[in-house]
Amino acid sequence: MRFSKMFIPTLREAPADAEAISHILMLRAGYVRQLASGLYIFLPLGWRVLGKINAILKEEMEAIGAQEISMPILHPAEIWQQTGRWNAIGDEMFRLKDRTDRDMCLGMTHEEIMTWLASREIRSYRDLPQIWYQIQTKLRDEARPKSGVLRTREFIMKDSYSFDASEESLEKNYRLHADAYHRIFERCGLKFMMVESDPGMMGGATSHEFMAPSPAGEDEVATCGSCGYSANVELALSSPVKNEPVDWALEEVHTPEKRTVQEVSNFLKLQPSYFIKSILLINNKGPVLALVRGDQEIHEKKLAKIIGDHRPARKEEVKEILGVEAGFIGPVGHKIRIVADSSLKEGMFVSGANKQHYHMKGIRAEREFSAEWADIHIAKSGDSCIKCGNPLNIERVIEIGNIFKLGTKYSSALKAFFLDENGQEKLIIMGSYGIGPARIAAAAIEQNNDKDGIIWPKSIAPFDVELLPLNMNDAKTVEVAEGLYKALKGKGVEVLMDDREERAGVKFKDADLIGIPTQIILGEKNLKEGLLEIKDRKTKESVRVKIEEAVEKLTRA
RNA sequence: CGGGGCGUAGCGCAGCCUGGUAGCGCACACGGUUCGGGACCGUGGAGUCGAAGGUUCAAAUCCUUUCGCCCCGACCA
Repeated sequence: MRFSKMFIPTLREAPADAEAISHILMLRAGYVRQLASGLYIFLPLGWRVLGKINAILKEEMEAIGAQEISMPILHPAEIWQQTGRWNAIGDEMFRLKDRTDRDMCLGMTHEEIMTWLASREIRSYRDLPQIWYQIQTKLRDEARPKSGVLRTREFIMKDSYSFDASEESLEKNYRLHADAYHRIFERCGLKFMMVESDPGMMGGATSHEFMAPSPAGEDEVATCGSCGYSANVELALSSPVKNEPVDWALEEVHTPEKRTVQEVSNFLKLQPSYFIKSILLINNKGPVLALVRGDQEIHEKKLAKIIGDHRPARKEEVKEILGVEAGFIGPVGHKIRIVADSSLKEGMFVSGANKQHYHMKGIRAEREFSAEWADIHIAKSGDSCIKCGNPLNIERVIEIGNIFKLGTKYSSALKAFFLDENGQEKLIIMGSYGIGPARIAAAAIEQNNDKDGIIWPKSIAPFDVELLPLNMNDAKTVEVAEGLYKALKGKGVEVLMDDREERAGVKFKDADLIGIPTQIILGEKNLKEGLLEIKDRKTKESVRVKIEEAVEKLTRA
């Protein structure tokens, strides 16, 4: 491709509303443009990158026997009503009516439609297993689109769905996908990890996410360097570092106007980890007192699994229910339901005395109070791994893929049955598996860039090499450039030739910005000696080679 | 949805507080010089100052409403 013929609108300055590195670089290097919040146009270079990624996705999906199909993105409401998600999902679903006033929606995912197809077409165990996949647009009215193409309202997703006759068979498809995903992300040149995740609204029991470490990510994962435990912080378990044992007599201590853990901790000169943080919550059955250690935060999702939907109690409610203002509440002497973090089981603690301006010191679990025990705190860096005890590390990550065992949630709702060997009607067992190509691209940039621009992994770069004839007014330069361009293309190398009448500096700057992994630099002086330069975008190292040897050298690597 | 910020030329910004002819840099067009890391000189084109309403002799500037975009949080198949 000739640079002069390709639309590559590079920017010297970044638009002010871009913050994430990948966003800034995609805009500056002319890969994307924003249409509106969460809506992006992929320009020629950007679209080529997505094409590269999609080609890898297709190869690896076909390799595990998945078959590509294409589903509509406009869906009738009925099917979503049958699975209950029409109501379960709120504003995130784009809804509309057709001209006959029929409710419709834009597909945010395709479990419903895939299952609908399976329910009509799959009759026998002989038809199973199946894996169907597509690379298709999804629409979600995101509450907050952000970070360029990392979180958008319209995006392309590779989504596949497995249909099996048994749990064992599902397990096999799940493994096949996990393995394929590993190969895909490896081929795309990403640093990534597979972690346990919360299936959430998807239903089903098991799910994993594929995460690319990057400060631009929205999720956090806890990983253990020694045993390999890794999980999304949404469900990661951990045990905090234990306190030095103490032996206090049970006593009330005067703590005037000291309400927060930090205030009391400073006042009594005791680490926050010696405190019990008590928070009064209200669920549909009434008040619940939740307890975590003073240095921990309550994990709302973990807690919700135990006590259901809840909200914090209002100030008046705290007084009414516990008889004391919020700063001095503690677990001792109440009859209400108490859920406590397991880390409070051992040791002695300080907590509110349920008496204005007093705290109680020397509290021991199952002596001064009893509770339902569970892990309800947010895992943090330095906590101990629950499997091996070594310290956990918490990292920010970009979610680039996920895999779910769905079970029969969708097949039962949509009556997707098959007849087994014994003529028995059974529900199809399903799995669903997603990958976001644009997120792969953004994660690749987040993980591979320098002050000059993008450094693409070879596998997903828009071109293999960029040819830089520095002076287009020099006959020799043009002749060699054209020759190389043809020769390389003839060998199947994808080459972008910067044939613009631009100064050398501009070409260098744009080449670095765009980030094609290899640059071939044609300068007059070198050409006179029969040489050219091959330069590596990542290392900035260049070697001078004979013109005749260039093609061979480039195609060998 | 809650909190914060910003809308002035394609991009980055100044001007707004204290109302009085809309500016700078880059980009763009033309001419000339230059030509291996975003050149220089000269000339030129380009703006409903996000929108609507109000105050005023006069509004980019003050007031009200509204729309859009970004960031933090909530939410997130």
